[in-house]
Amino acid sequence: MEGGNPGGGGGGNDVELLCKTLQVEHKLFYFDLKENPRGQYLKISEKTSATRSTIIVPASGIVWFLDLFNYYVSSSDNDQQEPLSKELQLDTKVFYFDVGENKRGRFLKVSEASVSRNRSTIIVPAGSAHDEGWVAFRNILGEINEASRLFTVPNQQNSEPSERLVGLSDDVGAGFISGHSAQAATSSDVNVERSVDLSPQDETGNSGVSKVIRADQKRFFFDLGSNNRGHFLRISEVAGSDRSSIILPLSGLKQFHEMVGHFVEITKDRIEGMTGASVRTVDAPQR
DNA sequence: GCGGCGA
Repeated sequence: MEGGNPGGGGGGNDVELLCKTLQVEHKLFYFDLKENPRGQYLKISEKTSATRSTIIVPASGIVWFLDLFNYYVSSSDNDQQEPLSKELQLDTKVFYFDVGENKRGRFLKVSEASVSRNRSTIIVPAGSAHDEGWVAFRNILGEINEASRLFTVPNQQNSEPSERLVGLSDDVGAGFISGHSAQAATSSDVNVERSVDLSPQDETGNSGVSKVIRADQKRFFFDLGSNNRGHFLRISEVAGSDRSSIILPLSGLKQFHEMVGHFVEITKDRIEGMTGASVRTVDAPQR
């Protein structure tokens, strides 16, 4: 669990992908990016000495939260008109965003209404100057949004294997494990198109061992590396002089393995009898 | 060292 209680196995088998905390005035906000078989979600808790309240944001909504916080930050720069209240519907939940003000200052109230649970609310102080509370909150949402994409298995939609930029469509969330197996992997191509900035320029201590596999016309390199943020496995698809990579923190490697195993399992009728790709060990590539 | 929310 978050908040300095590492020993307690504390409820739920959901995997914690990322935890962050933010202090605004005397409140402490906990951000927990978690995952279970239904997908990723972000748990945001507000804790004061006396109370704690929590909202649960589906992973597909993180980017909308980011947008909304950007809206409230910038809307108070040009204080011509009052910032509007907003609603955000995600799955079966509705989130309400309202700005309020009292003698303590301005605040943003975010409340979650769902059919099953009681309404729960967190209140984010704007902070004293330049809405720095909202800005800090926004920045963390941005980091978590990036991390969430990093942890997301690349979507196996069967569109052109060309330059498909992953934009704001984050519908890869719940249900992709059980649901779409019928149309998944109708091609033996693997599309690797996401390059995540983990600043691999800083990487040190390349293990010196790289592996490469060949599938159809493509080559995929597997390189262990590390930088100031930890160890990772870089998987690169190399074609000509182009290389695109995904950077997989080692914390995600086991899940990655299980996920690949899952897709091997559900496609084994198709891949049975295919000759396996050859695997070689090569020298570590020069960056 | 706070306080908003809603009961």
